[in-house]
Amino acid sequence: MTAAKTRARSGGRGRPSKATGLDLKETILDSAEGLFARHGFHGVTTRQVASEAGVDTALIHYYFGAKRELFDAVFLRRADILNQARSVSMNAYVETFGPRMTVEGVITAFIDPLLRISQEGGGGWKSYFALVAQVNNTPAWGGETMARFFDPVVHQLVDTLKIVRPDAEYRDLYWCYQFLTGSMMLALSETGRIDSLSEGLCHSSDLEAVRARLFAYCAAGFEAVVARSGKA
Amino acid sequence: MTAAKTRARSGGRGRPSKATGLDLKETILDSAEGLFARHGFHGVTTRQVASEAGVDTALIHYYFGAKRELFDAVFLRRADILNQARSVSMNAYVETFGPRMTVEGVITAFIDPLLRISQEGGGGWKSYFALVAQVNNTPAWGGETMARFFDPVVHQLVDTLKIVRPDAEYRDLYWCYQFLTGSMMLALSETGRIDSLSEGLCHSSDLEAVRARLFAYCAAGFEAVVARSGKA
DNA sequence: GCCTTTTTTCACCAGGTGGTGAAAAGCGTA
DNA sequence: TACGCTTTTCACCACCTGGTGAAAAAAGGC
Repeated sequence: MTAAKTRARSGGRGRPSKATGLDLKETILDSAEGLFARHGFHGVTTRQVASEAGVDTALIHYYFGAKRELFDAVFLRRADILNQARSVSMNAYVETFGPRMTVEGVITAFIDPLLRISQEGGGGWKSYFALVAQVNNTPAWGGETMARFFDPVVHQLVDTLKIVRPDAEYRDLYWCYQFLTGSMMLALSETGRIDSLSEGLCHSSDLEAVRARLFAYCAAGFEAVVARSGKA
Repeated sequence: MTAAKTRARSGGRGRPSKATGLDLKETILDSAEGLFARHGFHGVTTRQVASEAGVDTALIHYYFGAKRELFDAVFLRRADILNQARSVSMNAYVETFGPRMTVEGVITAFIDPLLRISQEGGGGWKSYFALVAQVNNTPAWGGETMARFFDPVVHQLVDTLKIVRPDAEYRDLYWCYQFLTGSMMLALSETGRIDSLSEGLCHSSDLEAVRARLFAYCAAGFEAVVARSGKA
């Protein structure tokens, strides 16, 4: 705990490039990220993380404290980048299209940053998305964790959708988001199930195929729910 | 807790009718199911299962062997019932409506049995669905497990949809199923996230609200994907 | 009653768990 | 060089893990 507090050390100095200090911290986070994504929080031991990072077990506690704090550090590292990318994307869409916004446009602005990052951001991001998908489906502490990190940008999505369809009820918007996030996270986590299910016809790593379908799918579903609610 | 209470009732001081043999086996499965659903495979110890079932640890190994075999037994117990219910539902729909089938009708026949079972089938089913949702999002061995237990009925869905929309490409059908199952499992697992996200406006336990929206949502999404593919 | 089989308990193991404290190794600065 | 600070290693702990073998208790057939 005292060790964890020292993480806010003077970080401005220019250092020679050796695998030490902050570099090692990132290495630990990378290993933890991959392992947590594959096996879940309880399926990974600090010793496994240390071993894969090429580091002593005690060093993990020195940098991060308890195991759960390490997990949170993994989760937090990319959450900010993610939230900012989505927020920027949605704001840009709103400013560019103004009154000509569409439901599919808003949803695209919300989802596409994640697809782009997963495709271009390096291998760590794929692990990260698999991790988030798992947390998203964990009843015990998943909901709370997701809320803590991702609620604001979701509210931004819902509010923007409300602008596009002012007659839509918030209840419907929230349920549609629930459906959307289930599809989106499963697609991003690339579990490989669609590969065997489709007998090689589809590949879960083919995010271009996801892009070509998911936006239209969610948008049409959203419109249908709103229309049905307005009619009933 | 519940299990221990039941056992105390049937095994009271003077009563010869005690929960034994197969009853006890079911009790263990119930406890394991709830715990696995909440904390995942690695988040549960055999001792926790034994404790909640009011049973000695060794008895679990006596009945089920290794921990993983216990998990598979939990998974298998309800899978058959589930698959049969869905298969019957879809066959009935096909026979009743014949050429007048709709996409929304097929999807309803596929999903609604799960909603009904979750609503009417007792508390164990909710745990079970949470468990399946978690496995569905587990990269390491989730895809394989899901395929082993649930692939046939999914192929039945896809084939039936192909009858309704003969021009649809299988690629699209499989991707739409992927989206559908992500939404469906998240809704069925009742993580409670929508409750806090919507600030009390929605409740994840409100499966009637899911029923009123999910079928239309998925059907419209499906139609949009098929239409777009046919146009391009 | 007795004897056999199944079910349940108990004691226990070998190895692994998260975590700690102190010593050691770097390393910039004087 | 020596000093002070951070980073890394090492030995270690108390407890828990999945799992086992044998004894004890029921259950059942005769």
